[in-house]
Amino acid sequence: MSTTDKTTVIAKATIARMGMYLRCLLSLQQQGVKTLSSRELAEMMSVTSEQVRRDLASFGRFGKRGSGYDVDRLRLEVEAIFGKGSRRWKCCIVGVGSLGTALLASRNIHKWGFRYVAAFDNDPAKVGTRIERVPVYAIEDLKAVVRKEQIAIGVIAVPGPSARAIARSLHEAGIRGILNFAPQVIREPEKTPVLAVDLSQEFLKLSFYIQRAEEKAEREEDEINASSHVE
Amino acid sequence: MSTTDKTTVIAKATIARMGMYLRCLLSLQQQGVKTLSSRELAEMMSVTSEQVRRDLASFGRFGKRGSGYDVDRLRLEVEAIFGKGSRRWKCCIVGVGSLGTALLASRNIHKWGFRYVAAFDNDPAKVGTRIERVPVYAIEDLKAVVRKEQIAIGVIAVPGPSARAIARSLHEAGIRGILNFAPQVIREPEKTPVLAVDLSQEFLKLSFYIQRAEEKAEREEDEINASSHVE
DNA sequence: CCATGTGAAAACTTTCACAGCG
DNA sequence: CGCTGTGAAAGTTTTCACATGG
Repeated sequence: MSTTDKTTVIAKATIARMGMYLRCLLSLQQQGVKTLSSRELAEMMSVTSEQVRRDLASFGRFGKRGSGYDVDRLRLEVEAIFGKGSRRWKCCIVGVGSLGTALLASRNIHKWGFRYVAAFDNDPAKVGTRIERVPVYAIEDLKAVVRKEQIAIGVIAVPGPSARAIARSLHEAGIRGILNFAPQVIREPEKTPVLAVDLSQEFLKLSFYIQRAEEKAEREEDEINASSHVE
Repeated sequence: MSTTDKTTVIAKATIARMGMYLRCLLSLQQQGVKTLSSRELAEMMSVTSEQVRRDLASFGRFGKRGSGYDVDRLRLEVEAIFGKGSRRWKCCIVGVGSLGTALLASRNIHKWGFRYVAAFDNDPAKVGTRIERVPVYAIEDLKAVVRKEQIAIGVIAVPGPSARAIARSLHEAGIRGILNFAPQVIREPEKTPVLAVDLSQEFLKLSFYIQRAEEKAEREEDEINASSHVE
């Protein structure tokens, strides 16, 4: 039987929004906001209030009819969805070029319990030093360190084609999930999640949307010019 | 009436994949591959061949029945979808912290015609210098420079709450699209596309998928243990 | 014969609309 | 009375299955 709810079918897009709700909730909490409605949260994020309610309802009933959601409680609930209580996530970064260093320097993920405990690089000048207080090891030591430190998340920030070999090493060392910044598709062999973030792809997408928006604007202008009388 | 094709309804997910097809095609071209089938391309990207065919077919008929797609031609066709011929995209970056610098240093977007022509920062020590050959201006000069240089794309890489003011300035200066790396929702006022890339959100998402994958694995193990005979 | 391109079905996601509770 | 939570409808994306053409 097990605890499998049939209702628990969580959309991919829902997960992405849940993270954003969490970000908003933190900011609201800091502003001292105590309670909020789905409509208010929706407005902050430019989505619809139904969407907010559905997203939240897919994890439980966190709201009160008539008054909305309690900010403090909702924050805890949403945090639990991502962090299962107050679990900490040990991370390592592979490739300490400019992107890798920027990721190490970013303090944004600290508050969700993510923590870098190791970095890896091929450059002998970097190995043995610390970057942002995180020790840099040689790539050869990757498997040993990941296993010994029980690292959960591997962040791949190497330039390109070496990404797959790195991913394989991480898998062999028992990594639980991978964040891949290399422009390379990585197939997940077992059931270990791999999330790809390709910055250059975002530029491509944007250029497409710019063109489409401008074409649309042009078309609309043409239509106004063509028919000077409204239907 | 106008030239609006009813068939031209391009899915958001299709755009994301088109960029990845382009990346694959470039790599195949460099390897000297001359022709490929939808199945081969699909395998490279871990998607289905139907999906590849639908995606490509939504922009035109690029394939030959029986033999597949010509790599050289397909690359040009897909490039045209993103770049409309050989158009160049002038970009600027706002915020030259570690992430901003990493973005300036990345050579990955060069081949698609994106080029940084200006950077902006508040730090007086940086203003007037060049980072990766790109001149750094004061934020006060943002509007003037964007307008004068006719910059198309603004990349926001400032820490947090200042992102909205930057976005407004970029809009006022006539920017055509924005890539937002700040953890802040930016509402697009007119029809100017804004794409958000929040690195810390990716960590959150990954932690959710890790938990779900591990719960699922556990459940499956339990089921095997519980019923030693298959149904 | 092989692989594309595409109707039609299935699966998934969002929006509508409202019952029901505080 | 206001706002949540949720069936049902509408809309979107993926998959199936196959006619069609090189």
